[in-house]
Amino acid sequence: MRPYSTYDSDTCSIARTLALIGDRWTLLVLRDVANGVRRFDEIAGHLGIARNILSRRLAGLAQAGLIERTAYREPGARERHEYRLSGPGRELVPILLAFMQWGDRNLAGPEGPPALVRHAGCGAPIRVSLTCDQGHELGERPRVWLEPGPGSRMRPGATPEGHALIG
Amino acid sequence: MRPYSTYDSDTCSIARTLALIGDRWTLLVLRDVANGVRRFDEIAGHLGIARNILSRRLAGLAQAGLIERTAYREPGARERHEYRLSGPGRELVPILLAFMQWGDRNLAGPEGPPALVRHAGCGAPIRVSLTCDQGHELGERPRVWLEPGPGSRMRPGATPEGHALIG
DNA sequence: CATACTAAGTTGCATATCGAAACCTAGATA
DNA sequence: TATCTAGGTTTCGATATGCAACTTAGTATG
Repeated sequence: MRPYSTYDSDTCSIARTLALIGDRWTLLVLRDVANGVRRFDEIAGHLGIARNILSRRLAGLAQAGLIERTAYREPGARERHEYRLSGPGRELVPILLAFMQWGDRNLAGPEGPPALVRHAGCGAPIRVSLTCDQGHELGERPRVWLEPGPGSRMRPGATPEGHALIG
Repeated sequence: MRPYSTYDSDTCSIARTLALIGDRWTLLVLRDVANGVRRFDEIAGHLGIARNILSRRLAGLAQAGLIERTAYREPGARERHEYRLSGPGRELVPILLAFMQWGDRNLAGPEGPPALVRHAGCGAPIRVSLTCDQGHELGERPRVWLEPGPGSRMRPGATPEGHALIG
């Protein structure tokens, strides 16, 4: 099998997703929106993000269809806007939780993790795990095998020969 | 329960992890290293990253203990270096796969995903899933509940009162 | 009615980070 | 002695980010 480096780096789903949400703030904005911090000033105050940057990020996320900007009006107040996760946006939750789980395990102090996630249905703690279609559960340091998929593309200018690919 | 925004944003495990690997390149560097692209020039060529930035990222990742820089020498060649994931680094694989899965589902073209991941043991495709301790499997758009953990911290200057927290 | 207040941005400018390309270094080879 | 190559480092211009002031439109206040 050809080495991974012969495949185009930008075609990768990781690269594509990072192009959308892979800057210093976007994932934190999504975290806040997911946690019910929905209004502009509230997000800005909580994150400490510059307002112009937040403005750009929210616009970008809305355009990408990850959040929805909706108007609402409380009685006796003027119309305001709030941001909520869209369907595809809610599918990002596993990414957020994967980050959280790694941080809990590797960066938390002796007091323990700063937050706990529970299943909204039953209240039990949640874990991110990798499972294969045969039902095997892979541990915390999984050994996986990567192979080119139908949408793979060669890197322009890559030499066509190569040796083994790992996992 | 207090709203999420009354808790310190930087204490969060997501924020802490992002501070380590949350820039435009680091996750791609880790992806390449995980996939056997181990040498400086090879990574630089594959990613199209500026060499000075790659140099900084590799140094940072090594200092953080996520990758290991080891010298090796092929017979009749001079000593060289290569980078490999460390133990904690391998624990980042679920993050990479969560990104990949989201991109496969939301950004792939009609041809299909650019790559497939398989269990190194049995060869079956792998999925990232959320499961709770009672054995429930949460779907693609999970509903979860967040609550403060033992390591939580109030945001300096946050008002002590607040209403409901979502999930 | 005039004034002030607030949420939700926008604008202008200073600073920090990034990228491209040239340069550097040390060991192997000719 | 000169050359090649992997693995960087330096320099400098281009981008991105942060900060603070300004804008806008409804709402409340005197």
